[in-house]
Amino acid sequence: MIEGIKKIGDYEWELPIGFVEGMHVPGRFFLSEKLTGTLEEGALHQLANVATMPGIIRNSLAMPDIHWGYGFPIGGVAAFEYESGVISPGGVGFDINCGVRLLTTPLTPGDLIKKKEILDALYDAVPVGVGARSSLRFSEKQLETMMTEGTAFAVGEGFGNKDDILHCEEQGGMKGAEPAFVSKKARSRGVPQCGTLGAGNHFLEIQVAQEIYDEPAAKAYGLEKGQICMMVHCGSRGLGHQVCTDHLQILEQATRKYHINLPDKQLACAPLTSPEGKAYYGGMAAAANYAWANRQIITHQIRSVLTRLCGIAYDDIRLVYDVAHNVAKIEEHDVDGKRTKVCVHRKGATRAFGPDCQDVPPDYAHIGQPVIIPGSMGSSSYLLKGTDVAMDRTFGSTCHGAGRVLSRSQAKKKLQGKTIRETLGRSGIMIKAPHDGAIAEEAPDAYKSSSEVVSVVHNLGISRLVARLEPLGVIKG
DNA sequence: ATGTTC
Repeated sequence: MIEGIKKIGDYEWELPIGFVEGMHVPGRFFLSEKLTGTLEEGALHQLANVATMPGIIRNSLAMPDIHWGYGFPIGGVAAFEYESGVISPGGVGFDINCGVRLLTTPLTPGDLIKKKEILDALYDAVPVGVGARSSLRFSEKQLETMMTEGTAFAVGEGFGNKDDILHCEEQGGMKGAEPAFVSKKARSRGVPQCGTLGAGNHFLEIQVAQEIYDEPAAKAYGLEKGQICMMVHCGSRGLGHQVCTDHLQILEQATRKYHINLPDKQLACAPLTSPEGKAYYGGMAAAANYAWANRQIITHQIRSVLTRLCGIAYDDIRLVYDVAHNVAKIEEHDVDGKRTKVCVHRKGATRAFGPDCQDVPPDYAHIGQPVIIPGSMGSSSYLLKGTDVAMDRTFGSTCHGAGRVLSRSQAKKKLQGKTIRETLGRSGIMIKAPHDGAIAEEAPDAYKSSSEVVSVVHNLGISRLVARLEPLGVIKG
């Protein structure tokens, strides 16, 4: 293990103040012994660097899927006191509100005789790949409403039903979105891309609920063993990327203007109460809402395909929940026994609010918020529930997925797309992607084991297992 | 992740 780190529990490690100069609080990360081999020293330095930022509360935190990112580590969680703290695009990531949603269907694996036809139809209905454009046409005015309202906009346009809105984090629309802080360039990228999946680890999957660990929770979430489900993993496309790029430039200047000392330029930030900080928050929230609308429109396309090819009713395809993986939010948390207004940055981390917390839908309130953890291509995904332990220890947060162990270029060099397609095919998993290179980059071997990551957060109790989902068909960008 | 080194 890297020098200067203290093990403080079975799954818990500390980076003491002084690990890097200027830390206000210790860093803390969660890992099993088995995962220590995957730990990157660079990611730990990033975790420590975050602890030097003004107004950080309690700890700079990282989940077991920690890896090196832009400024902040991916898998990082950091809460800042509202009046004295900062907001940073590096703590959110380029793909603002990259997230995932889970749908249930009344189908079972036996109903999937036409699996290839279904995958082909989904592939036609949801454009994939870098720069993919939608056949849907949205006006500038519609984009404005989309950024203000998110999921509710999409439902209002006929892309869903009222229940969908209730079953999203933030009801699929963050308050405080300010499209005025989304540049013309960002908008021009966003208009043609709404309704598209994107590339990289983004996917659309046909899955089966293979195992139920928590019957009462699964029942509340409307999930049964053997049920066919659909999972969508995507984000805010070029629009969110551009919002991040634009505001990074502004915040690099603001860092100097407000005399904030940072060990890394990539941590560019501004006080939450400053004009620059507020502008980023407003633009980021607008991009987050675009991502929610995007996942909602894709949901509609999925429903259209399944109703047409499987003879099931539109409203029998239910949205279990939709979570954000990359976002900063103003929330209230108990800090030293006092209810405190904070800005929680979750970058490759999932909100995991426990029972009866604010924003947990009424029908799930007695269980806690659903937490959806997508697997890497061809591997298990998991449904968990949020807990009181998360509220106490991680500002209501848990992991987001597997986490890379091979870079994209390493994966492409080492692994063959065609071989992976054939191997997965033999285990009954059908893949559609624009080219084999896209498959190699996202190969199962390029990622940490998602089951190990999930078992750490389950054993720690910052979320608890509800169900395991296995892929049957995968569409990759 | 990303009009994949604007």
